[in-house]
Amino acid sequence: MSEPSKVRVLSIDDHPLVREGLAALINDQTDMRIVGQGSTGHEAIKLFRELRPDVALMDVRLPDMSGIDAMITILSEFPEARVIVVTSSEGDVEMQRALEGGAKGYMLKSMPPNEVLQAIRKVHAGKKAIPPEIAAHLANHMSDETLTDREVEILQQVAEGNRNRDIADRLFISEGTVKVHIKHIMEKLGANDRTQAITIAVRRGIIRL
Amino acid sequence: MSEPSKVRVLSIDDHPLVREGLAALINDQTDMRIVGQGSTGHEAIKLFRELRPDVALMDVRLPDMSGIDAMITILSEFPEARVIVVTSSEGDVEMQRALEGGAKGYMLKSMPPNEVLQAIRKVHAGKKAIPPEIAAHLANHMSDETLTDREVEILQQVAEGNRNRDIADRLFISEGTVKVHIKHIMEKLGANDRTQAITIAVRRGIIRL
DNA sequence: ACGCTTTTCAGGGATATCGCCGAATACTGC
DNA sequence: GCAGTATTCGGCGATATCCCTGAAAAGCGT
Repeated sequence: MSEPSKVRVLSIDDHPLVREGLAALINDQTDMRIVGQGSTGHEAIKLFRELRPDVALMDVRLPDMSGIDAMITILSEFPEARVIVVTSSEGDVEMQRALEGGAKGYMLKSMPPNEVLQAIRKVHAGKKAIPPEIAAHLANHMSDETLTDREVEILQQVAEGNRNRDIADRLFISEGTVKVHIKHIMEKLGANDRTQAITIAVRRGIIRL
Repeated sequence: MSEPSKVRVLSIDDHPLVREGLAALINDQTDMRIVGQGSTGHEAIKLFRELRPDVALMDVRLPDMSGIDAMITILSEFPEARVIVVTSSEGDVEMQRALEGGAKGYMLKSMPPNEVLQAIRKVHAGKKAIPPEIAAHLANHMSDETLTDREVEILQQVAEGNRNRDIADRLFISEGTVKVHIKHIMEKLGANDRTQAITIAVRRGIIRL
């Protein structure tokens, strides 16, 4: 026990190359090491239970579920878990959900390696690691203009090219109601028409194509 | 010279973690090694001239230009260059452009490491490395339904939420012309309306939001 | 020079969307 | 209970879009 115990890191990402990169980077450090890797949300939960890592790096996009949902599940079981959410460069909504869901850090895959390592060290030390540009983005763009579940549902239908009449039929509501929802959606997003609503929603990460 | 010369690989990707992963993976092999890394298209071209690698791994999304355009520039100077285009999971158009542009291989970041290595070896041996699912996708979905430059331009305007009238003004054409273009676009993409046209175009990688 | 594609333009009818009005039900939080 | 929000519904007028027809100029390859 004379050796200083290293920070035990769990890495979840569906891209093997990213996992390799993270593993190589982290295992090169004297103060941390990778104790487990996975590529799905269910693996993440299973591995967390088994390994109880000090820090978990969680990709947002996983084959079976959102990494954020996996994180929330883990946090409900281990409220002390320190999770850093990793993303390629998605929209604002992901950040908000991640932070509201209890992420201790938010990290971009385009960040230089030393910043990645610093983020891990900060989070392990009990601090939060949010890149300043992300924090600023959140403060500005995100207020209370979040869409309701129903509105997102409608928006998704719109993106699929359905007419209001068709959307009404599919969701078992009247066409008038669909109109009202779309009106609200456009107001909240600041869109001129339904087409721009889709564009803005995709950019913000509200819907995925 | 008794030692077998290793395959010299150049890796271009704007995500340091992916580069790290690739580097770690490749340098672990006995028959290949990383001779250079870069994160932009211009770096790619510069490094290729200097290093003349046996195989170049080129990410499609780079900060300054498309990796495919960087590849085309390189090929115009070194027609024998063997370039493998690497992507996260983009649309069909990227593949088509990559292969038409002279890529010797196409690779997904989600592929397992051994397949990545196999692809590099195949391409170095002068063969092509196209994942079967990609090849199948190309054969089906892609025939001659490519949009013209003008049509893509119009489509981009549509995505921004501009009305036909506004698009006409911006591009200095009549509204009737805009209509015709949009009609053609929807025909080619098989879309019911302009909104779905956006959705399909983004999925296929024709436009980017 | 001929054919093909692209791009340009126009008019009109059917349909869809946008914007605005008002209104009822239901659930959440205080 | 009561305020606030979400969801539901209807109608109507102005405008936009979709779809059709027909046409013509410019560029490209053969």
